Amino acid sequence: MRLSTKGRYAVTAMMDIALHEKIGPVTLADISQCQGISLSYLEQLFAKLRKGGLVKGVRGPGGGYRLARPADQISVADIIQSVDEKLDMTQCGGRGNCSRGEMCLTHQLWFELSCNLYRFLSGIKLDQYVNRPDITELVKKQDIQYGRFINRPQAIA
Amino acid sequence: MRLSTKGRYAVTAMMDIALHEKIGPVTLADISQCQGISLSYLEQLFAKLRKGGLVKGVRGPGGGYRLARPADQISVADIIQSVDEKLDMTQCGGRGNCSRGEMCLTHQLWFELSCNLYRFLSGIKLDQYVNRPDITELVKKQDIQYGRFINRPQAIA
DNA sequence: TAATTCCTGACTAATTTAGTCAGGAATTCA
DNA sequence: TGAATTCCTGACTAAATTAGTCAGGAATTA
Repeated sequence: MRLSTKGRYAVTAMMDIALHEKIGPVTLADISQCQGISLSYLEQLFAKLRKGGLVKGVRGPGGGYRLARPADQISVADIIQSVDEKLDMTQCGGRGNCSRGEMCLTHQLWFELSCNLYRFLSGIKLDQYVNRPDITELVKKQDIQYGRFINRPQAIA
Repeated sequence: MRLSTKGRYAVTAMMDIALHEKIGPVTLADISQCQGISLSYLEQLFAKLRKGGLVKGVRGPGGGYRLARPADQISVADIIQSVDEKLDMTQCGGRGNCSRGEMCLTHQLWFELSCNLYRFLSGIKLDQYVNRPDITELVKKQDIQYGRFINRPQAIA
């Protein structure tokens, strides 16, 4: 398993979209600017998130990305697996042939760790963080700072 | 955080030493052969494990490596941190300045994940696995297969 | 039709992982 | 003593991954 900025970027971007779900689609350009992630890199990540069925793109002016399903049905594990491939900690992919066909000395250990990690991350859905006051406060501050959604009718309503 | 084969190799090697503690020091050459890890790479890892105070080297014929303290006082977290540097999942090292000095949208999430992971891994001491019948069985099979310790007096006793 | 935004693919730079190689230092044992 | 053994060090290399650039096309809206 690896948790690099790649997975973190993806989760941050998804969180940004989830937090603005009511306003409408969120552009990658906005995410890029507010969260400090390279636009082209975001496009790579979103290609995977789209293939993973987590987001839907809306083209044209006023377009952007939306969640493909409700925020309470998207877990952090879903997101990381979409871009990072796997949360598995064993080197054999759980097959148990890590040491010349046999199980290696630490197979059980990594297997148990993987289960623990997966349980934790798949238990966290986007909506949990979306509903936290500390997070919504943070995003509100960001939106003002970067003048986001000032020309969107939904943002006023 | 990253858990690559680097960390896995280190834990596997430490486990190997712990499992043979009663016989005596274990050479890197033996670990290399039995666990299928490059000798020179092991030497790099053990330089870190030594600096981390987890093992002690014994030079000369009959030498090798021993645990620097009892197996029930060495956790998997200790080992990974020695070679892999950190179990922290935040990109800011817990400082909370991940997004231009401010906390990023997902800071809390990674922070909580780090705590969870650390709690899990520091709870697992080497002796837990050393005392498991499935592991001792595995290592006994390995020892026979590779003809280990056949010329060591302690191995007979 | 022009602007906006997604979307694709090929390319590049930096970092990390995994490993090689050469040689020296301490220790044991014959 | 001296040869074998093993740790120990540092410099170097190859492959993979991450993070990012660039150029351009496709769909949609106004």
